[in-house]
Amino acid sequence: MKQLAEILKEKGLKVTPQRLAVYSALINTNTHPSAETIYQTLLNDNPSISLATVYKTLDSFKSAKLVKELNVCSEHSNYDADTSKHQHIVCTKCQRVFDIHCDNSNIDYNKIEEQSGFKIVDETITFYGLCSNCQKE
Amino acid sequence: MKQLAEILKEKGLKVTPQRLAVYSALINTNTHPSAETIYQTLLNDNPSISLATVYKTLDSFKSAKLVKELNVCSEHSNYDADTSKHQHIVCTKCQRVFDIHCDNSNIDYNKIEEQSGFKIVDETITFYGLCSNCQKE
DNA sequence: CTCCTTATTAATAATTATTATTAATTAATA
DNA sequence: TATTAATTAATAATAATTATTAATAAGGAG
Repeated sequence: MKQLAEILKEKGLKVTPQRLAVYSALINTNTHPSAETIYQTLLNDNPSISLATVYKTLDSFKSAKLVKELNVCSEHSNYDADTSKHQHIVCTKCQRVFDIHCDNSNIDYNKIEEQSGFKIVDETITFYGLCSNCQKE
Repeated sequence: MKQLAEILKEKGLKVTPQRLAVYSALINTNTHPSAETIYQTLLNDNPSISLATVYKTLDSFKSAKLVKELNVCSEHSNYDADTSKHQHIVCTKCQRVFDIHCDNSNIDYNKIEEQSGFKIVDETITFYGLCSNCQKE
């Protein structure tokens, strides 16, 4: 748990029990939960935490580039504590979001920038389908 | 306008002025508007249309595979009347969404399915950046 | 072409996700 | 340890979307 506090400090964030709880909840799952899901998870050990605090904390983390907000479904945002470049796969039934790594080395950013006139700063690749659990039904 | 009615019929949708209006609004723009934006656009010619009707109509179109719902930002959904395979680029400032075509032929779906256990049914690739207009500021 | 059945619409209320407000509390530094 | 400023919990407020319902209109049967 010591390391987490260090990471927050390095990013200039004040260390609080709530922030440590949110960050460790994000780190200890591979399904990139929503704010509500994080909140429900934390309620066990931290019954006085507020949902608004979870949102505010996630927003702080986002500003500090400590987490990324994922727009993989229309109902809510999901959050990912792994900010390195990777992709996601989403189950259209249970809504869970998993990491994958796929080769996208042939994307020609210069060409896209030329054609669109944009200056590209980010990219997401997301696959949708049925997870192995949900296929069994 | 004749063709639009035909398209709706083919998809088993009852043809109404509201549906024709929503569909043609979607076809006559390349920025993949939100429900609210479509609603505002339609208000000119169709001052009695309801926002809830726009949502319901978009949902019918989605079920009929006539439009795709895009999850490119957390604030709202965007809608695309082009259901063929292509990609999008989103301006992080003005929030507009444009089409692009990028080569993603080296994505190995079988490999991703093997590694994840998923059965893939869809895929989105989205780039984020500043559009040429918004760069001038 | 008109009637009938049923789906669609407009108006509105309700819901869900998220953000703002504020007073009380807590973390970091002196 | 006291001070100060940021954070928190509680709650209200907002924005996007969905549900409800009574009125209306589309499309087929006669």
